[in-house]
Amino acid sequence: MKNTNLYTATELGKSLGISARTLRFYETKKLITPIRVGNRRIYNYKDSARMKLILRGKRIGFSLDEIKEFLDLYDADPSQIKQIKLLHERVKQRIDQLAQQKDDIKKTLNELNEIYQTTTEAINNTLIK
Amino acid sequence: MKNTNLYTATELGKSLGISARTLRFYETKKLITPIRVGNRRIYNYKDSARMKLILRGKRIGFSLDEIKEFLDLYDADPSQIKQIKLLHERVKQRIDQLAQQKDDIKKTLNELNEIYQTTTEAINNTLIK
DNA sequence: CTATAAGTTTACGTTAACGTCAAGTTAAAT
DNA sequence: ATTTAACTTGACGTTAACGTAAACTTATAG
Repeated sequence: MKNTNLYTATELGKSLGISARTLRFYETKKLITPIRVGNRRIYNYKDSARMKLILRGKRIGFSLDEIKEFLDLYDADPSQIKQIKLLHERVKQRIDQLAQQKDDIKKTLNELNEIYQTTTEAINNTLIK
Repeated sequence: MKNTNLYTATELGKSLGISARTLRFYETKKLITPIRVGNRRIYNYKDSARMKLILRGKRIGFSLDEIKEFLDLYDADPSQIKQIKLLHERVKQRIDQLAQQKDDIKKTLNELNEIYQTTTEAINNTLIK
């Protein structure tokens, strides 16, 4: 370990809970661009921070393409105004989506609970007989 | 219209809000087996009822494979005991899954709302300047 | 100095539920 | 008897996010 701030793909992957393959995949998608030493990838602190942002994006349900959009703006626009506005808008959309999903789940749970009760009764009846 | 209880694939599809392709697909998956007149598919009342069951299964989030499992037991077991028990179990699992999902969504919404607020403030600040 | 662990590229595989042609057959309408 | 509308069977295409295997190259430990 020459420098704790530098990681190989496997190392960074481990520290983030993802595979090295995922890191390479994100590279082909141009989400991250680690430097090379020879042909080996070396990730630094910034790469790690960027990956954490990416994973946060995934956690809250954005696709890699959407995440790339945010990052591209972030990279291109130092003032970050455009980036923030896009993020703002997409976050709003996602909130609405999830509210809808939540509602769908609620309805589905009602339907499922009904079925569950029906089957519970049916099973009890066969036991009594 | 010789008989209102008999449908062609397109007709049944329309009445169910799905495509004829979907009906054919379900047939290859052995979920339904309409009779043939010549080589044309003809769906009767029972097929229609079965399709409604299938669509209900989909609505509450079961895969076609799971639905097939239910239907196969239903077809094989006139007493329906096994079928009901399997359904009972799977419905329970699905309920747990959805409860988990609901929780995930709640957490995600919290995170999103935080981001939303941050971006809202950032945008307001740039406007004031 | 060499065995081996680790990293690299390339490319096909996976999963679910259909969509979308293409090419041929048949039924119904004129 | 045609034209045309509907239906049929293949069979490949789609989408997302990687997994996995093969065939090499390079570092590093001993």
